[in-house]
Amino acid sequence: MNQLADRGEPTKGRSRRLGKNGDGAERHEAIYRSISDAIIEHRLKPGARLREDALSEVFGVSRTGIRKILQRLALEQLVTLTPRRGASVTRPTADEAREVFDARQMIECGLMPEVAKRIGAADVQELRAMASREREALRAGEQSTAIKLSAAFHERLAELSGNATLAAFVGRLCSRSSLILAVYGNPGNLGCESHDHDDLIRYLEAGDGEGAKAFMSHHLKEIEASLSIVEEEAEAPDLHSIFGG
Amino acid sequence: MNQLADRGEPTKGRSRRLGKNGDGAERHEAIYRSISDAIIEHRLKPGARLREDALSEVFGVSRTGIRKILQRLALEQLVTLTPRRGASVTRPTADEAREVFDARQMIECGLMPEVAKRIGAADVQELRAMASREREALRAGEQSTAIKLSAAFHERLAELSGNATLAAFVGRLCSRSSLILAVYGNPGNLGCESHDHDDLIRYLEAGDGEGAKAFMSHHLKEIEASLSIVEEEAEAPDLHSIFGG
DNA sequence: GGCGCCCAATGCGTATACAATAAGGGGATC
DNA sequence: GATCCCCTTATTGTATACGCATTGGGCGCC
Repeated sequence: MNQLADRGEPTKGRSRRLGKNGDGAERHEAIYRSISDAIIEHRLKPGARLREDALSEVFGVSRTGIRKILQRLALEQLVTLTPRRGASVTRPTADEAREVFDARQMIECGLMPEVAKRIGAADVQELRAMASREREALRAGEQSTAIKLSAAFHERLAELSGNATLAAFVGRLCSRSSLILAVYGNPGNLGCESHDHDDLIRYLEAGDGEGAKAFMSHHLKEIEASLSIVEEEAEAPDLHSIFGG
Repeated sequence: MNQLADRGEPTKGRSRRLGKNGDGAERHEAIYRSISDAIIEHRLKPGARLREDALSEVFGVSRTGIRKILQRLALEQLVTLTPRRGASVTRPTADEAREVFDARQMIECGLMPEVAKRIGAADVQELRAMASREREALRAGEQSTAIKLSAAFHERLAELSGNATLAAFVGRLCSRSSLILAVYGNPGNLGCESHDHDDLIRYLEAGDGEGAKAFMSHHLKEIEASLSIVEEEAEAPDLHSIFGG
């Protein structure tokens, strides 16, 4: 039946010739990144609903593929999947925010000595370039880009430790941090000061693992301190706790 | 269609007549646990293939649901999804094994001081019970059960820190550790000595966070030392590296 | 006039059908 | 007799169709 539709008209004018398996995986990966980036860059704000139909139409794949991607995002806690209500961008709670920063404190700081040991000249160059691009984005007022670059910087740093497992954890924590910034951040204050990352690189370049560790700890504490982490309780006022029900 | 198969065999209570959405989620969760447990208990060994058809028949749900579960397991790195070859139980590499233990070293040890601070009498009781069951299983020669209980102990311990995010990480690391034991473990040596966990509980009960941390570090090092972490290279002899091609 | 119930529509959950690919076996040829 | 190629088969990837729950609005009743 759809052999007919196959040649003439993709019906929805949706892209072309999909159904091809070969590039299906890449396509899905690209879609995943699109959505993930949009969330991290705050172009999709916490609470935003992500309807499967709409996404499938936008990206030109069927709901099946979208669902797969949405599930992956849900497992990374970037989107929340409520049983019959569909997907929406996760709105982190205050508790989660604290947990994420405690976790970053432990893992990222713990990784610094190893990074300081392993870092090479090429790595230093790369990190400097990333920090530079980040500073540029900040100066240009492109908050979205700056946020993404900052997360990428922290993630790349973790990768330099040589432990891919922990680096993956850090990556997830950074993504979630971006979400947390969107909810609890104050406008104009991005968390990561632009010079901080450069200072950090200097410690690492000098092989000063303990210095880098201490600096990272301070850096993360500053980011966390710049937030206003208070429960907003906008949509689900807990009547039980209010009236002692 | 599948009503036919319906009468024959309740198998696990009521299997079919799904399509009911309400309990679908629970059912999927149960299936997920079944497979996950089977892997952790080494009833499914690394490298074992997990065909979608077979699983869908066994559990009485369609391939759609199985795929979802398989993807979740893949994201947790318990199964490996190769593009056109389907799913199989992950066979961790030696590098991954080292990474996992390094990660556990960092996170689990780092959590001990907080756990020692927060632990209560009821928690101590619960942990002792778990350790006791574990010892029993070991004595009865039920390796599968002992492995699962040991992982559960470490995971519960992490939960007591109050940081659910890090606890989830630890849970994933423990699951992967179980896989690592299956590949690199020596028979008869289970890794976790039976008395170790009891000793650890004593440190925590006494509020000695640093002591618990040091003990945990030693404990993990012993487990890692009991393994024979060498690449096996069974199925893909790298001819290039052998012949210098 | 307000409150509660019912109906319709939207959108997710599941199953099934179809297409494509990779692997393995058999046959033919050199 | 061995090797290479093609064909068959088994298994995944994707799309679509159908069913059900939930939600929002309209209507009737109190």
